[in-house]
Amino acid sequence: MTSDPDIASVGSLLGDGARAQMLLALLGGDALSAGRLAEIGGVSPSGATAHIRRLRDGGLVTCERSGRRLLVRLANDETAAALEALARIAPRPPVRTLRQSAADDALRRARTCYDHLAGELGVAVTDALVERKLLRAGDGAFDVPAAGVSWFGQLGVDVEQVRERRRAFARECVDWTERRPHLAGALGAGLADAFVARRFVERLPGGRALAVTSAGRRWLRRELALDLA
Amino acid sequence: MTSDPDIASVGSLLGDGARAQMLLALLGGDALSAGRLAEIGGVSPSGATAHIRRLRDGGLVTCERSGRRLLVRLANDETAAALEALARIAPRPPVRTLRQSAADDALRRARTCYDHLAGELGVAVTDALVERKLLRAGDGAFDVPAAGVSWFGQLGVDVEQVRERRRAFARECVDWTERRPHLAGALGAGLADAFVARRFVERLPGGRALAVTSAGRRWLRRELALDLA
DNA sequence: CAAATCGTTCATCCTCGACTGAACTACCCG
DNA sequence: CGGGTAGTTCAGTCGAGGATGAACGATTTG
Repeated sequence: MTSDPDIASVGSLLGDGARAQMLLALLGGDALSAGRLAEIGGVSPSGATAHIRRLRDGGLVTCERSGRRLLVRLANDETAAALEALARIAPRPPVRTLRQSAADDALRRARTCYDHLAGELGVAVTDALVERKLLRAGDGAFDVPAAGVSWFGQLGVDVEQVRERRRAFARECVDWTERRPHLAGALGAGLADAFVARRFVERLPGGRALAVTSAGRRWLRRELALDLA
Repeated sequence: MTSDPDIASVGSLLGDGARAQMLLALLGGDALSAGRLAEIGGVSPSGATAHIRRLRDGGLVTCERSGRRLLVRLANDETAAALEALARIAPRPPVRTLRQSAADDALRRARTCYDHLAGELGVAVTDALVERKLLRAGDGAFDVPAAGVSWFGQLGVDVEQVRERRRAFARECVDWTERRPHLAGALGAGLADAFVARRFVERLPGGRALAVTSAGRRWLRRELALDLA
């Protein structure tokens, strides 16, 4: 009757366990090699090739050659948003081990989502920025008032320059664990980069979880009056 | 390593063409019978039974018996949001016929999304309400100031009563065609109901597309200064 | 009660796609 | 230039799950 979007084709891409794990890993934000994705998905190199090609053809990831390596990354933040939306309604497998639940905690507290901050940290920072009127919320996107421009600038993020980029400037992304929006888009990516560059956060081994450093903790308290548990 | 949500199981549910069509139809908001879903999915009654059971087990739909009929509806608006998020990144099949493109136009202009208004109409109404400070945006949810409470009341929507309900009061839902947020949640459902009750919109045959009646057009212009194309 | 409608169960068939290993190509490095 | 690594192609196997019709159960209607 009507020409509906072809949800089934995307769904079948996500419906395979290996591909789903690959995509969740790519939600971490950085590009992963084909071999690494093979490990993550638990498949042979040849299998990984096939999966990556299907993901690429489906427009979920983009590939880039670096010498003999194939670097794969998530296509865009709409894809990331769709993954998070799906994660929100997906069944949560029971937590088994202590180590697992610790890893879960870390993930819930702070992580990267594609290329910006998410988890409690991402939501808290966004909320604080809005509260202090350094960011104006509304309409699924954010705007940056003058005070915000200088605040971001002080952190090393040139708002005007970020605004020039072709991708969405400052969109909302609804958090998978918190179910509340946080800053995404080019500005969210810039903020996350700055946090990493200044060593306010560092990546925990083996995933997209982040740890807030003590320097980060101090800075957040001083700058945004955020007291992280 | 970490206990990630089981995206693959949801994905495989959406990965089947018949189920995907059923779900898109259910995005219209009202409950559909098993037989109707069989038609929509293009499968035999027995096939529909199997599909519906899988969707129910996966938590995407809820079922309700009405005599010898089985009424199926979308489980909740998070599921609707996930479907829309997926639709946003899904490939759009090429429009073939004139009739199809007309149907597409109608869908883009105004439709129901689960149980609230979406499309240009949904976004425009939401924007107008925010602009007139009858609704306050921010943080993935909306709030209703005093002026809004009386405005909604005049329309026949009792905000305080709606607020009592267990489901989310007034969340944002990002539109699939417009890519902008519109009013969803219990309040969005109430608004849509009022629009239907007052015959401002009526459902077009065979889908979730809506037509704005001339009465609706007049009212929207008078009340919100909205001039629909 | 009989007939018709709506859905479910079951047994069976069959297709699609995921997986692998082996052979092959491309690239980096000593 | 050769050895090692990263990725790709291909052929062949295999299993999950989707499709179907026939028989049955439940419920409304005449």
